[in-house]
Amino acid sequence: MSQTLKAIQPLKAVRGTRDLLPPETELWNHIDATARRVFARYNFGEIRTPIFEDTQLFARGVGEETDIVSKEMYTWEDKARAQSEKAQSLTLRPENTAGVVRACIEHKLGEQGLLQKLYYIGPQFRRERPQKGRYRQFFQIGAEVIGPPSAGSESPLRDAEVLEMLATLLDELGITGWRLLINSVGTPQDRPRYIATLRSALQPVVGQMCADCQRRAETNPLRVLDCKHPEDQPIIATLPRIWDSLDEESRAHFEQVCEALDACGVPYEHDHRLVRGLDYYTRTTFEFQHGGLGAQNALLGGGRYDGLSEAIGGPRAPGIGFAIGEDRLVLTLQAQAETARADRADAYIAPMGEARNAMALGLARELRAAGLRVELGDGSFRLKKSFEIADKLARKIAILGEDEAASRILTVKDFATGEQMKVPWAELKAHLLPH
RNA sequence: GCGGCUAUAGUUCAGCGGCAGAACGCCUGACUGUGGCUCAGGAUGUCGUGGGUUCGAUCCCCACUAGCCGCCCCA
Repeated sequence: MSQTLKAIQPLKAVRGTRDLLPPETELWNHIDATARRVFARYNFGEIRTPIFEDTQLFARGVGEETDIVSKEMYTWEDKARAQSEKAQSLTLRPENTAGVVRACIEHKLGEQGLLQKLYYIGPQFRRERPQKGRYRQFFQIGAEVIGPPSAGSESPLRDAEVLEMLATLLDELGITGWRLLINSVGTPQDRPRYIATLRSALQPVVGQMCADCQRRAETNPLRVLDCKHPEDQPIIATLPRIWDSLDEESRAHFEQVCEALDACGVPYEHDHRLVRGLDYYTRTTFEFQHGGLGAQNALLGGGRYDGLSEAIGGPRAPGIGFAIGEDRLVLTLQAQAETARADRADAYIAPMGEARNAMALGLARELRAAGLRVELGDGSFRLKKSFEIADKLARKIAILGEDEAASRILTVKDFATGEQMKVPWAELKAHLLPH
């Protein structure tokens, strides 16, 4: 038998997915915990919806024509297992709002007449070209406020409260330099009217614009507003604004959102160009931006979706929500943290000689039971090696050699001060506590 | 999905059609139970994968894969 010379090709995480490893996972947990804490103060409860749903939910909810639905979904035909069962088209959720609204309808959550305030944390899936801050499996932290109009779900106060909560969350996470952009896209009737107005306004001037804009003017005129070419800016400034296509009610609604934000001191900018969004957005749309994320400068986005519930077969249940790109939050925080100083264990126990191993485990068990974070070495290590490892992992080293085992008085050295002392076994717990 | 750039040691990156390199990290010793600083020594590796050109390819060419940047779109 001849050996196969070619090594087996190791499998890798699939494109656009990745492993999150320590110590980065600690940051993720910190973000999750902070979000949960803040949401709890605003009386939100957690919802966990399935990671895959009937494809129809997204087709009807998010919109058949959106890029997400038309080309970015992971969809498959679930096999029928029995004669009576028919194959069903399923899709990994590309976003979570539709799932939450579906759950609200399914469990008749709105029918107690109360506002539903729900948050979620979890993976979403879109088959896009991966980039920094853009992955095929990515994580969103989101929340929705939804309910019957009688519960006040349409009130601009809800919009403002959600935005104020987000400002609080970003501040508590220590994100500095964020910008809040808000706008109103009006009712489902306003937007097509505006697009028509925009098209005719572009007609005479589009010839002087960049090649991208000439293409956009045909395919998606709203995108012209986002053009970054400096030469195009004077022209863009002259284009009609969606504000002028809004009805009186939508304008009043928006003005009340701004008023409430002013009252609580949340800074924002009314960005007339923020007209993007999924099909279900109505009235308020918003985005928190942060530099340093390249083309993916949106840290989170959201808006009002007054017609979504009805679009997927539910009762009238206006709502507002947002989704935070957790991957982007992590990138931002990592860029901000100059020295992400890995925190150390409280103690490293260095048994001297394998005969001391058993006793060392007993000591570690005792200290860990007291809540201390303990790294346990090995008796086969030379003391020098123990020191080298301990200096990387722990604040202090506790040496358990023959003398120490006999006298039950350990040698403890503090790496920060270089101070070394003898500490009786019984006093170790107190001695090793971080101060 | 389209366009561009990139892929070499654990990491960050040099390099050249003919022996595979640096820094940091790692290992050993100076120092029998004392880390950090210093000094001496040592090991790094299918040069992303597959094919082609060539006497010879890590280098040139093609394809694929992955990452990054931009487009599209979005968190």
